[in-house]
Amino acid sequence: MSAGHPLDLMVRSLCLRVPLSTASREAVLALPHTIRSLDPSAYLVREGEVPSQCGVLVSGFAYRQKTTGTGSRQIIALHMPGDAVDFQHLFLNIADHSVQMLTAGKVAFVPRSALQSLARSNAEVAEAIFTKILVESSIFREWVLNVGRRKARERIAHILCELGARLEALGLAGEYGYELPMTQEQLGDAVGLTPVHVNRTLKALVGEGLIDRCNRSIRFPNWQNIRDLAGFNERYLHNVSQSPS
Amino acid sequence: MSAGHPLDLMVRSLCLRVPLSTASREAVLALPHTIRSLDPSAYLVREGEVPSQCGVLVSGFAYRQKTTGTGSRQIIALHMPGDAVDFQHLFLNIADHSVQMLTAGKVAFVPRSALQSLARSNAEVAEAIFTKILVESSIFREWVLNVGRRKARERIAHILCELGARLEALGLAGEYGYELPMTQEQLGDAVGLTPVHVNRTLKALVGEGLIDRCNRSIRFPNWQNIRDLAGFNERYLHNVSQSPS
DNA sequence: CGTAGTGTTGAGTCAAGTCAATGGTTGTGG
DNA sequence: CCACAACCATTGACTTGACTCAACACTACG
Repeated sequence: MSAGHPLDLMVRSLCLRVPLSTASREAVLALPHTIRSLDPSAYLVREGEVPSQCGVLVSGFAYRQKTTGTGSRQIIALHMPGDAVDFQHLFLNIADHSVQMLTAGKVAFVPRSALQSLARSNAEVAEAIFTKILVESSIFREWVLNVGRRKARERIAHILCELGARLEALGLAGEYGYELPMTQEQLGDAVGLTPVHVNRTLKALVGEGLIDRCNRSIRFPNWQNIRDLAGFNERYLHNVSQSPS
Repeated sequence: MSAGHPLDLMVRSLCLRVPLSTASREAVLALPHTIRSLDPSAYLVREGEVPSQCGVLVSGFAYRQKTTGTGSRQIIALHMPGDAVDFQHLFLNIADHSVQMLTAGKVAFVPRSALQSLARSNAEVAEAIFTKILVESSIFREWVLNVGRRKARERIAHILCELGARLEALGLAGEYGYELPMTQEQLGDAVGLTPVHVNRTLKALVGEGLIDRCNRSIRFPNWQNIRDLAGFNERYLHNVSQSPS
């Protein structure tokens, strides 16, 4: 968290897959924005509203969610520092889901119109943004598979692997161990299970030696084993440099 | 199906949400392409391959799918005439999932590089394409919710509503009745249920008078009722003109 | 007329949900 | 420093929705 430019992490995340020229990088950094510190569960986007601002996570985590008519919640995606949380609504005039903070953190709000005109005028930046959007879509697809076709053990193992791989790519995890930034209830909402069943399943995974857990800290004694159980193949993350084996 | 230009439907689908100038429309129609007739289950995109062509559905239906390591299949999305099936890989260099024909149909294959350069050079077309991509992402999100948090009855009701609304928007359904282009097994793979359970659930929905069914033809005696059961809110489809009530 | 792909139905099982109580931890205020 | 509240994690007993296995029926097609 060295005190660089608040949009530094976003630039780095955009450059991950599409190299940006110096001019393009500066154009991104020059985007107007206001920084705010937010508490857990603060809204970044609210379903039904006009998305006039795009929040960029400077620090902390956020999640996307939708609810059914009967009130059950599904977490659709998790976001990490550097992620622009509202690329998904860049050209949509009404928000079809909500985004909230998972942890406390800082968010840079960029006017959507500024992002739109940058995307229209700078094809390189546009491509970087759209590549990021496509990768997010790929992650959505994997979540459909996870929630639709895997059993509880594999499902939870899979999301733990995904988080590990993504945090590791950001340099926020070491040795495939990390601090899980969510409660078991939220984990359940992310994988379509009840919190009670999440608890039991986690315990089972610990019992089988597939994960080490202490409060919310997660470690994988053997990365290959948990990966195999989950059927985890990081291709869908489209990281340029795949994680070390 | 009047014998117009094969990409006509795609242009119409792009114009649905972003109005295109005559020049832009012509630029799209001028895209190089080759037409092929495909049988059911023919591959349009194969996971792991480099997506060098982007198939545009001229007629017939297609679906996206992924499979778990243990072989169960999840259908991630359904596509209809006019849909470009591979916008999702426009800037990704390796396919993370497969796309296959659901029914027989004709597909126009456009070189991905031609699409990319059109998107880079024509901001209007780019915006139309990216809007379409964002709408597809929105549908992915709704599928995560559907599969993650709804019970069998609501889940199936929801996908039937979605298909009805989308077909209706294309003019392919009348009076909220339509011909379901898939087997019960495929329906199960789309909603994360076994074919047996799909069968029973469909029967139950018929028994309660929520749907009329004859082979694969579906009708809703009362649109509001099935909608309520499913918790269907078409906002996520981002159609400019919402379906009639 | 046989075969292959669907659709339908029944019986039994099991994974996950529900309900409910108990512990643990953290933070706050008296 | 203790008491209390809020939130989260954990555990048990019981229920149920969905799956599995297996058989049979229907239809289309060569």
